[in-house]
Amino acid sequence: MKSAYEDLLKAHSLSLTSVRLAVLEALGRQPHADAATIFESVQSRITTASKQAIYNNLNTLVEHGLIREIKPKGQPSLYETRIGDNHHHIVCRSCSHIVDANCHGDMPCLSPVDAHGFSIDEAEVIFWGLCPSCRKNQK
Amino acid sequence: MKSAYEDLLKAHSLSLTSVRLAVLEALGRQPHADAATIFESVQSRITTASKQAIYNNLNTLVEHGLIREIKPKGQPSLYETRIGDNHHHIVCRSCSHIVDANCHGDMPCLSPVDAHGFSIDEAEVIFWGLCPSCRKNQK
DNA sequence: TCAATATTTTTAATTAATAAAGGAATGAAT
DNA sequence: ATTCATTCCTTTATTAATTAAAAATATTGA
Repeated sequence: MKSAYEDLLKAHSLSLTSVRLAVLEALGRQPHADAATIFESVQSRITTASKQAIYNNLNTLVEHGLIREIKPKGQPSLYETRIGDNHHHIVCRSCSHIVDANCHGDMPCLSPVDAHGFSIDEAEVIFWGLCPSCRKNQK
Repeated sequence: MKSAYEDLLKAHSLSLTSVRLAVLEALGRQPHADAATIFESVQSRITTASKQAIYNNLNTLVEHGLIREIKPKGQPSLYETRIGDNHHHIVCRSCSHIVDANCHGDMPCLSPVDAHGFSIDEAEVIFWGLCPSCRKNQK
């Protein structure tokens, strides 16, 4: 049983280590996980794994474009393997639960009215609101 | 000389303290400032002011909707007095310089394709790119 | 002015993330 | 398969941003 992530790493010329693979697999199972959560997941399989290795790998994977980092206010950085499709996020103000949100087909968000001379390469959108269960609890 | 911020605070039933006023004034002069910068500004006028009071006030003002907090990846929280107009931000990947960006008139960003049952009240957009001067230096 | 409440200062603690150094694993070339 | 250079991992230490707690002070409304 050979992980598809092995090929992904090779395709990006990244060396193949057990911790790195485990990070990718953990993220695949748990989208929008933070470093601490990934650390637990990885550690349950590789008991000697260190938190520093998790941070190192997350940063490396972000730099090489294999994963994406999002950082909503009030939360540590979260990571996901789903990338390159201009999808966005909806975050619950109450419980911090996150779901993916597809943007409108023509990607209107990708251009501001005036770019002020910046060359823009990404538009990051976070929708803030209340998730279904927190809406119920509020009433 | 009576500050317009005094009326603003009263209008929100917030008590009027010298530090709180100084925080608002500092933010008015320096949009997109972080807590440390605001602390310096305030301290230059009120030498006894503490950093904790800055944090307390920033949080209070955010909670009451007098100021807005933004938190781009890799930077501490930034604050601004310009609120309620659905404006967004352009952040330079290289030097972290920030400018305001108006969204398109019809606010297309305010609704995702599928809200997943969330009640959404805000769409926060950050455009990432390179500012004019960092573009020059790169060539 | 007085009491109740909210704020400020001070000190301490927490959380997230990074840094540095030596040992270990990986990958390329023999 | 062996070696070498490089990269990675573990460990330990450190930084930065923010929050917490408690006593002292200031503000507000009566």
